[in-house]
Amino acid sequence: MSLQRKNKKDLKEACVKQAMSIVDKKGLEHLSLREVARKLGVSHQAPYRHFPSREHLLAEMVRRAYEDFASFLRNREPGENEEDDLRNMGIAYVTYSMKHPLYYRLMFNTSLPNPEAHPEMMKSSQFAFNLLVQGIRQVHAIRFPDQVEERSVKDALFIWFSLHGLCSILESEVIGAISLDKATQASMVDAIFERLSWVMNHDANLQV
Amino acid sequence: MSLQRKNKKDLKEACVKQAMSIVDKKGLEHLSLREVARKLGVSHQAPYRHFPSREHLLAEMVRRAYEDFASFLRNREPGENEEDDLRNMGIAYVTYSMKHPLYYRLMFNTSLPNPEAHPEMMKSSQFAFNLLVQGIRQVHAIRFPDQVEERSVKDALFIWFSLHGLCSILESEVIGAISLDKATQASMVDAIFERLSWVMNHDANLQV
DNA sequence: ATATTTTTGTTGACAGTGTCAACTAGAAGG
DNA sequence: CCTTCTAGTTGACACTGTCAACAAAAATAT
Repeated sequence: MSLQRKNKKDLKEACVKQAMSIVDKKGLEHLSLREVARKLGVSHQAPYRHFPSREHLLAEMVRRAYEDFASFLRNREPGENEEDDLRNMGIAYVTYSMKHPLYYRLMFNTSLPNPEAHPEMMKSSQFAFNLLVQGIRQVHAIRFPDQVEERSVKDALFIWFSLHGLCSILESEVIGAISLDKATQASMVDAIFERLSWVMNHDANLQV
Repeated sequence: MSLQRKNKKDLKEACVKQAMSIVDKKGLEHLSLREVARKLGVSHQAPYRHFPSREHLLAEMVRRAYEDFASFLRNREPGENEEDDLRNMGIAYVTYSMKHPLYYRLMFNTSLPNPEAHPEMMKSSQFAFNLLVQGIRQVHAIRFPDQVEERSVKDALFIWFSLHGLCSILESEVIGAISLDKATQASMVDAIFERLSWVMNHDANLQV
């Protein structure tokens, strides 16, 4: 009780922040509620008034990550035209994963809290995906108006998978294990975007 | 000592197998050396004779996963031509991730043992990547012989990222959160491969 | 064959963890 | 003022990884 919080929500908020900082420094699996409590100068059971379990704290962190990510995508720099705008969204995606690797891992790492047990957790994920679909629809509406319905969601999934694969592997240790020369390493991201534009500009009605 | 192992390597082998089974049932983060020992009917310190720490057991599991994965790719069904063969490798990639999600997670999940501390761990990863580059080189050699050098590694990275993104997200909980209709869900993998073939058949010398 | 060393496993301890239960100080509301 | 509720406390339990000291058995040397 020594450090009485200003209001009811303060400890909860402080827990999340402290947990973020710990995960950032020592990794997800080394997050412990007791350390959070210790660092905040409260007893080891205090956080349990605000989070029924460690999983619930995790779920709250994931929820915030999705919210933050979706809002980052939405507030991207707008492009001069539809195609440019879509590219900016892609760049925003990769930028986010590099600027906030912790949040990115929180969203897409497996072995996180079960979404069914934490329904709020994934709230913003669908919103973010719809942003992408919408951007793609607007691009196709110009050049391939007859293919918009058929392609947009599929292209969205493809672009999402490619960008996620890029971000996921860039952050993992695997990329260091396959020895790439510096030039390839430097031009890697550009090469991905170039190929994504090939796909976007491909006429699905043509034989390949 | 009650259950004396047949030879020196038996306990080590049994540990790895038991650990695999536990991770399979309860997830990576719930793997404990003590449970492995308990299930094998030995004392809680017995595994420490074969693995200096929990991380070392993990690293050994990862090592085997890479080995198994690389050998699965190498032993894929050969295709009738180069392009077909490359596609088969892609299918083998996705097939593996769905048939052995545990191994796949072991390879590509972040927050695994540090490769620098476990040099043997990633031994087979480069081999697997080279298989992909090689397959791509042979396809390009036919249709775009002048672009082989420029493109093959970049295309390999692109295809790898796309397939990894696909597998990674299919196994995660995220795909359930964005509500896709059944038709899209069913044709998703085909759509990815279709787009990858667009990229492979794209003439990089053309303006887009 | 006997003695010595090395390998392999055991027991016990320590600090750390999540979480249950019982308790208490303070605030809120009647 | 008395009750009730809330937020935080202390204490316990069963886990965990890992260190240290020990014992048995196997391999090796004499």
